[in-house]
Amino acid sequence: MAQDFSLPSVRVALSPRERFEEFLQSRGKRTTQQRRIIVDEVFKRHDHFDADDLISHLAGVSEARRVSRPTVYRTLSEMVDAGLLRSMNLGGRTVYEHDYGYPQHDHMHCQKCNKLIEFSTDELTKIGEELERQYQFRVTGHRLIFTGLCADCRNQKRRTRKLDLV
Amino acid sequence: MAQDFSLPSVRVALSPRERFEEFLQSRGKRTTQQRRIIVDEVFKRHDHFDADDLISHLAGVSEARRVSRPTVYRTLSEMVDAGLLRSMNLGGRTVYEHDYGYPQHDHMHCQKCNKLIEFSTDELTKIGEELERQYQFRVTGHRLIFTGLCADCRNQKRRTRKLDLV
DNA sequence: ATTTATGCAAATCCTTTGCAAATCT
DNA sequence: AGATTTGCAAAGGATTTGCATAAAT
Repeated sequence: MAQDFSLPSVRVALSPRERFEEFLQSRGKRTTQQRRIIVDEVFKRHDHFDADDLISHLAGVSEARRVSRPTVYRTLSEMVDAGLLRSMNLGGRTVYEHDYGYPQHDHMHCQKCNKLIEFSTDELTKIGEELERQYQFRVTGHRLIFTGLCADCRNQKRRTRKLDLV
Repeated sequence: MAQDFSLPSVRVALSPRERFEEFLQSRGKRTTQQRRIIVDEVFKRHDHFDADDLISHLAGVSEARRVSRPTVYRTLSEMVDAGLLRSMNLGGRTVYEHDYGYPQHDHMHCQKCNKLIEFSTDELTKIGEELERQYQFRVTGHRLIFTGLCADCRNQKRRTRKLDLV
């Protein structure tokens, strides 16, 4: 086979859990049962979730000792600080998604079914650079969400009487 | 003079207050003292504000009869429905800005001083169209915020010891 | 042995609601 | 008059905090 063109290996060298433990150490924080459980569970699937989703999920994880609500909140923040998660605010609640080892992307948010769909574009980088030039604004990140109706919901709508638009 | 090439006159024909009253009527709602006061005060200056900002501002407006907190919240929602205001969520609180008669734009948010700076680009429209094509996602709007440091804060930072970065 | 984390309960923050009294049309 | 609004107080929902106890280094 061809040469190893793997991506910069730093990026995925450590598992999320290892990366988190490294972060914790660097801050003099401790590696606890519950922090371990949370990182592991969060990185088992690539979903968008909020604190409550995670809490009810953990309730179903038998080998997991009871993890309290405050601890979930506290750990989620730490994971954001650690660069493992990104958070965004959707209608009052904070929604999280993987950041570590996951490519930069933006979202479409379906207002009907509440689904979040990811997409990518490099336009945003260009716009950001332009802003740095024009406004001397140091861009550290961005959040872009298109709102509207996803393909599924558009179809459902079409099948429905027009009356409920009001 | 040349022919009347004015923009669609609907757009700025009515003052915010008139536009709001029109909206209220169309919904069988009433034009009350407090709704009048709120529209007027909100459209006196072009600022970004949240419910609390407005409430404390109103407290200083003598000719304004006392307007209660719930009424402010209720009216702000109505103004969003009426297309007079846009709302966005910034760190847990809802921030409002003029929408009616105001050009489409996006924001930079300084994480240090919390300032919101507006900018415009037509790239977003293009991206939106591309999404409709590729994902059959019906775009009804978007929210784009670049986060980072504004020019002012970058300067301050430079003048400060590095220690407070922690 | 120390120090940091956890869980509990209670507190906070922002926003919304129920309802009787006040205000519009 | 008759309906919608208001203000008040209280409720709500998400997230955070104080503190004694449990767990990590």
